[in-house]
Amino acid sequence: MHNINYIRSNSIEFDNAMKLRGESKISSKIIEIDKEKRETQTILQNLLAERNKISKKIGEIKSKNLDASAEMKNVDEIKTKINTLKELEQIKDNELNSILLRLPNIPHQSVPFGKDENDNTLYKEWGSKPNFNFEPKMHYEIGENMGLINFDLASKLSGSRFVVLKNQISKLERAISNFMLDKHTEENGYAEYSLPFLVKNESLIGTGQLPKFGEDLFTAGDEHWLIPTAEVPLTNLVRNEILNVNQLPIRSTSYTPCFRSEAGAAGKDTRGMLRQHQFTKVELVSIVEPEQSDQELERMLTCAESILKDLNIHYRIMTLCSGDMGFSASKTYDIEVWLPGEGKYREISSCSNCSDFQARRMNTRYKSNDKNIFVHTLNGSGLAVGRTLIAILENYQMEDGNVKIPEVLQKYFNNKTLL
RNA sequence: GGAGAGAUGGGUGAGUGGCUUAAACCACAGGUUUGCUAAACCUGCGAAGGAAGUAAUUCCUUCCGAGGGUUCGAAUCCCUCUCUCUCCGCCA
Repeated sequence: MHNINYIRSNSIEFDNAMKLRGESKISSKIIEIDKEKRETQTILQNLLAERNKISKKIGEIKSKNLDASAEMKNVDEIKTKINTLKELEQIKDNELNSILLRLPNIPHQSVPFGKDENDNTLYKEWGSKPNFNFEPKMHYEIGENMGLINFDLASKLSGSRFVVLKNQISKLERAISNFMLDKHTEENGYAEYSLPFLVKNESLIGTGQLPKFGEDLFTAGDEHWLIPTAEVPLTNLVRNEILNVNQLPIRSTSYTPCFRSEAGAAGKDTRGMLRQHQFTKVELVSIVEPEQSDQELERMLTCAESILKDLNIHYRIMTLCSGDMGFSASKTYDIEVWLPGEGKYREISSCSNCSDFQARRMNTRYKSNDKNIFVHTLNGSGLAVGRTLIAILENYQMEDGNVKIPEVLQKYFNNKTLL
């Protein structure tokens, strides 16, 4: 959500920022509606003040047992006007909100301009592509050959874009999530949460999925949605709060399933478990003071990276261009992991600084020197567990079809070294 | 799922139609006093928005869980909903 005062006094900059994100010029319309709303408000408030005065007078007259019928008639006329103006104000307010709630965040000045993923720029790289003295397989070939990844069974249960994991690979998923949570809670300073996987509208409006992107989500009944990421419940923990400055920064993490209908992605990555309706993820969320959010994004990125470093898997980090960023983000880094079987880099984490965009939607502020200031929110995957599993299978595969267990995960397997 | 009781500022909590401009206490901030700490005393202290002004500031409106309604006037009365607590039932 955008600051209407900012739009009012920086309309050109605002239009330029929206243009970077593929939106059309809209500030003049916003300003016009806002002006009409405020004019309505002023008249309305004057009438309310008048009504209050007369009502008070009526009280005084009546307490003396005198006749107040003239005043009552007067107030009756004012009331009619008040009702009309109230409706008008409501209409203008709704109009304004429905526009503002659908406009994406303003890109950070360091974000490269671009249209789509081809314009993302390389930020940094770690490690190097591993060499195989055989033809490395895709993750699903490895898993299916072992009899531990099964898409047919999943489709019997639930249709396409689901997977059934078994025995050692199922256990690998569990080990990965434990490893990530242990790392983030014990070394990276995040507090662990277990959270609801069903949330209501307000939460999704808070983080920006609604009202615009409902078709990417699954619903559960009339009042709940399945979370597309733990970002939603983790960030909304502070919805409608005025925090104390000494509570900040808040760093929290949670391991949850994520549900995405991915309506727009039909036909993309249909093979394997790369793009599923349901997957698990360890999410990182930070709530910080505005001045801290730039450096907090770097910190968060480092925390996400630390997982891949410990797993010793090659990756690169891309700075997303203005046209490829998510709705709520002002700046996003994608960590892309190297998948030898596929021969491609694939997104395994996305770390975003949402500046005060979500905070305005959620109404989350902190008190500093007696002023209430909107916090900045950040979120990042730390990491997507399913895709980490894919990366391990493909990077740790052996010629005989088995897979080595990364050293840091061996303790979750009674120190075994092979799956 | 059934029956009952609740929801008031950062916290506790008073307020059952106009005397509330939401009391009081606690917490918090500033000050006074005392040799320091502590204590005592004084002062200040919710949020959102609008109007005027260069500004400090002043005036006004709204908000007592949410949304409707009654009334000249609602924290207070009525309706709907949400949540919390207690008891019962069911259940992992």
